[in-house]
Amino acid sequence: MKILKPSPEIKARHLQSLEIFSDLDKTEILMLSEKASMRFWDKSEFLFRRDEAAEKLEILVEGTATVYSILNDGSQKVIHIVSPVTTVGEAACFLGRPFPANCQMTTDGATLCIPRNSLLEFSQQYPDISWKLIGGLYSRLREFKNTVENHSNKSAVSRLATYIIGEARHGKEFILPAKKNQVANFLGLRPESFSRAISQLSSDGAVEFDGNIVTVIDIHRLESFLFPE
Amino acid sequence: MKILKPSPEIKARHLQSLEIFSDLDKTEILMLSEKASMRFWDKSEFLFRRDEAAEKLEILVEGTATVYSILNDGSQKVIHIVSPVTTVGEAACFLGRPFPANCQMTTDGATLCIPRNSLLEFSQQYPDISWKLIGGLYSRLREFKNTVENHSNKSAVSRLATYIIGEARHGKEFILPAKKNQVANFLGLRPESFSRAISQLSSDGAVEFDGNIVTVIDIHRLESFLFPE
DNA sequence: CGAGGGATTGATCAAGCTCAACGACAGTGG
DNA sequence: CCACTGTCGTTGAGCTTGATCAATCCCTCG
Repeated sequence: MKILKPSPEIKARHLQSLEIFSDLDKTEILMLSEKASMRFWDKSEFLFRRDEAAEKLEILVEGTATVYSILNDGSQKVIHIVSPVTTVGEAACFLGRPFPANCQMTTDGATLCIPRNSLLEFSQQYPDISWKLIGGLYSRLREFKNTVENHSNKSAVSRLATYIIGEARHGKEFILPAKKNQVANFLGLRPESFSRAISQLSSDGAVEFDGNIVTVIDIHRLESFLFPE
Repeated sequence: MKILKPSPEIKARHLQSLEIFSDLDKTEILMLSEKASMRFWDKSEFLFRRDEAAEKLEILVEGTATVYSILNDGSQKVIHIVSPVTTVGEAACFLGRPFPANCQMTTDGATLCIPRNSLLEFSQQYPDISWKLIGGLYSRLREFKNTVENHSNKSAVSRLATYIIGEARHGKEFILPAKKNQVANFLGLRPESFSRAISQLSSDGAVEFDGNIVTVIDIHRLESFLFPE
């Protein structure tokens, strides 16, 4: 991991695209970005580990990362697949709690890093930041709710279908945000089952898989898989 | 559902026990409780329904309720089993979003009800309330994380074991917060499988089930079920 | 007493897991 | 340039687990 200090403008552009800072105007964003350093990560480095103190806020701006826990049988469970531009572990950072899970890069990438102190200063000056934080937490909560619901959708195919529909919301095509391996884990499936679910969906003409590129061919057919039986 | 206005003192006692209002002193709590009405519910009444506007904050003070979603196949998934004294749907209420799920009483019970306006007024006067809210959301998020992890613990017995260990944290004994039916659903199990898991754990001498009363007999034996195999 | 809901038990079935083998591909080093 | 290696994805075969279906039991309550 290397730390660099590129121009504030570059950093500001990333910060601007974050919902949580959307109430700050340009000069304020620039002030904040003064405090931010940019970090470049190699694949499989840890952004943070479980139980570490959350002394800074990392904002993923390039590459992908996964957030995962280690279960009691030693296996790992992918909780979240992170794509840019997103804050990671922001709640723990604001609250000063230790991180509840691990976060590891799955590709090379880069983050913006803001020290917790600067963050708290800013949120005191701009109380709306904490409302944005609440909003963000709330969406994350709803995501988790969806995950739980999806996991209790027993059929592997329907789990995959709901996932695809969710990801493809903005367009007919998207790129799997991680190795199929990881996506399978995120969906609570073994790689083999995931693979079979894929071939079922694509042999049915609902979607097309080309490597990590997923194309929705027939949305109605895809939706029909949501109803088991 | 009946609305009553008991003495502010009675209401205040309930409000006091909520983490979210723990920064308010007695006179402030009393002011808040002036705004609160007390509602008495019959079994299976709805505290709120999915997509309803969250115009008030309900605080369960007696009885139990479940929060659940309706899945696309028509079945229901229990997201949360609520016991007193707890706020329900507080995030939606603060943010003014519609409720993301249904909440229904599973017994007769009572709630304190605070209009959204009064709540927002108070949180403006006492900004720490929003930090408490964030803290509460954060714990809920961690709960969900645990649920997701638990659901990917494939074995029914280990799922039940982790649940029991979690519930019995404060003492060797606890009461199932709902019908076994509902608890099974919450754990992502069919009632039959749940029942079999129970008999496996109790025939192994790890726990004892007497109706809805669960007693942990041998914590180590119980923990040994966490490791599949 | 009978009715109805919940819980349990038994028998069968199917979906996904496991294990194993194989193919595709990238990176490495001779 | 070509073996060698390791990772990832796919495919096949058999097995295990929980779901399903059905019957029974046990309460509570009218």
